[in-house]
Amino acid sequence: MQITRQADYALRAMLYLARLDPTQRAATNQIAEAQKIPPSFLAKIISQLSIAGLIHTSRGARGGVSLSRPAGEISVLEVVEAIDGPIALNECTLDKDVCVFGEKCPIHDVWCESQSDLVNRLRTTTFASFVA
Amino acid sequence: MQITRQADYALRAMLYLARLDPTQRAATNQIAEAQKIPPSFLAKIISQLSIAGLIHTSRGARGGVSLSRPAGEISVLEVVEAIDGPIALNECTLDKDVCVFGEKCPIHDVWCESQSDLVNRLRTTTFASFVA
DNA sequence: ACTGTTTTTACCCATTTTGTAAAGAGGAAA
DNA sequence: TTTCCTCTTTACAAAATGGGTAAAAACAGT
Repeated sequence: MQITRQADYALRAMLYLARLDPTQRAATNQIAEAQKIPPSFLAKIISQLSIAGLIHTSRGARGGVSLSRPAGEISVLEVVEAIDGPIALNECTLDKDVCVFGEKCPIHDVWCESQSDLVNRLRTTTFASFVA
Repeated sequence: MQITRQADYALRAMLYLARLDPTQRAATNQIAEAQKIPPSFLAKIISQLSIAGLIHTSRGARGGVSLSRPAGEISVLEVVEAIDGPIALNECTLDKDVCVFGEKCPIHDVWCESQSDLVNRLRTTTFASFVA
């Protein structure tokens, strides 16, 4: 029922970057130390965030990582889903066909509505609100 | 990020019982067949629900399982937590001490509020609403 | 006693999660 | 061009979780 540690690490890394001057880059190891994340573990997470298009990376001396968009245009949802995949509170909320009872299941709706609320909140929460 | 299959099975079993005449008992195997749950797996779940005080069980011939309270007094939350333990969207929502940043983490609040909403919804949803 | 039921126990196996370590690839600067 | 410095990729592994099976044991009614 929890997001993974990886997703939490990703959020913390993004938070670190959001608080930086937008023109600045940070090395992965620098983030790892500041946020107490296992460096080698964070490296893989950074890679995923890069693939998802949430950050820009540049290699070599003076290289590093930075947000690919303004903090106000990056939501918590995007980061979590980039790492953990789509948010689902129950199996049936992603794929209705899985449920034996199809449309007739009254419990289904509870999960759908709860999930919808959760997702909406995460989607409307951007990293801009964390900087201030 | 999902409830476990076990919790889902527990909900379906409770739903089955809620739809029964309150004086009636159902055998575990009967529930298992109706709700397409592996019988031996359901047995363990039923046992947990009994320990949690959500159902009454009686052994022996003509024995079976029934709700220990009116359906209107049993919430979805109770059932889920009886099986999966306390609902937590992130590690830090249960135990603040886990977080390296303590109170200063802005992301913490997002999870706490989301979780609070979710828990409230599940707490106020009872099985009575499923019977009708 | 017998039968039907819950209860408990002991496994098993696949997947996911959380990491570690090291080799590789690619820029920047000297 | 050489040498750092950084991300990237790959391989591995230990531990936890999830989902399930099977069978013996305990118990209650007929």
